[in-house]
Amino acid sequence: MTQDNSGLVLRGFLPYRLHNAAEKVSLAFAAVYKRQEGLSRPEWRVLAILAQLARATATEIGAQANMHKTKVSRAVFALEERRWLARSADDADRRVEWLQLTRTGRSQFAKLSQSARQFENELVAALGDKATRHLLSALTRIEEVRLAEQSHPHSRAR
Amino acid sequence: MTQDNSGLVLRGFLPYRLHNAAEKVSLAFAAVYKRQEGLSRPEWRVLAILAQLARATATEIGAQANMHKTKVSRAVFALEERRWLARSADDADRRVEWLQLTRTGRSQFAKLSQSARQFENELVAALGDKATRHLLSALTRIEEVRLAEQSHPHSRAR
DNA sequence: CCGTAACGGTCAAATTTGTAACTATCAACG
DNA sequence: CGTTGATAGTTACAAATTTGACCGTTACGG
Repeated sequence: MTQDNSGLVLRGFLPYRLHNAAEKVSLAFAAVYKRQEGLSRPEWRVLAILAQLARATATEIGAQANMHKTKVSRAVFALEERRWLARSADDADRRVEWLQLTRTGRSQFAKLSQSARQFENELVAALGDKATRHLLSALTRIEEVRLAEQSHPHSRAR
Repeated sequence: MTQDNSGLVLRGFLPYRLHNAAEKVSLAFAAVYKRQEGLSRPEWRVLAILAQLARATATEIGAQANMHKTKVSRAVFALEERRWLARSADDADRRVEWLQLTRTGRSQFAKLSQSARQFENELVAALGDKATRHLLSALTRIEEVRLAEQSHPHSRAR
């Protein structure tokens, strides 16, 4: 019944280490698109998601990126000002606005994609092929896992 | 010179996937200590770091946790109010304040450690032993890696 | 149809966070 | 010693984020 070893050792705590690693990588990459185009994180996210989907609503983007809807709203506004994306109305449902990248937006994303790939390549090179494969398969597992009591702050819990 | 495949495929982009996975895990775990003790993220971080070190200055904590010094300052204040930590002066240098957990703080951390370990066990169980080992070794690699042009927003760059 | 509930989106207030200035202390050097 | 520059930490103000209410629609059961 000793209490001695009941203190968690943080250095080995998986969520802690995962968080630190992700933050390190995210910050380094954020520096890339910030320096290159002055994009904020939410703006980059919306841009990237929208580039995948070609056409989406703000709600869809929020769901994919796990971003609060007001954050999406603002990022969309910012990208619209740059003329990187445009809105259009839905014929059937007048509540929804379809978003899609403009020609400019697509070409800017393509340009950033170059840097992104370069960044990723450097990372992969540093990790090594084997570690990278293992990491990717572990990430896939995590994506699939159903964690207890998620209680998401961003998206309404249904 | 076709522009077609120059668009990054986000689903396979390592920094993106790493970030998503870490956020998913972090959020789920944050729900645990928030529900159990009403701790905020920075508070949990300071508590956990301090539990590792037994005694530390605010600056040290900030460096370890990669937290801005004002964030640390506030979290320390909050934990002090709970009587989970106490300050004491340094004899030699009167600028520094040593922080350490009180008896209460230690026992609260021990209690939270239980939940933390349980959470981690569930995660590891879901991932499987092999994937977990691989993940840990990949994380070690990332921790060691030197990423180009870090440009940290939190800590002064030396 | 009509009333109620739900949805997409925006806006404003409240909370959280970062920036920069400030206090107090110390260290180095002439 | 006195001046200059650095360090530890807090605080005031500004920027970003979240929360909650809101408007205009649409869906649907009575």
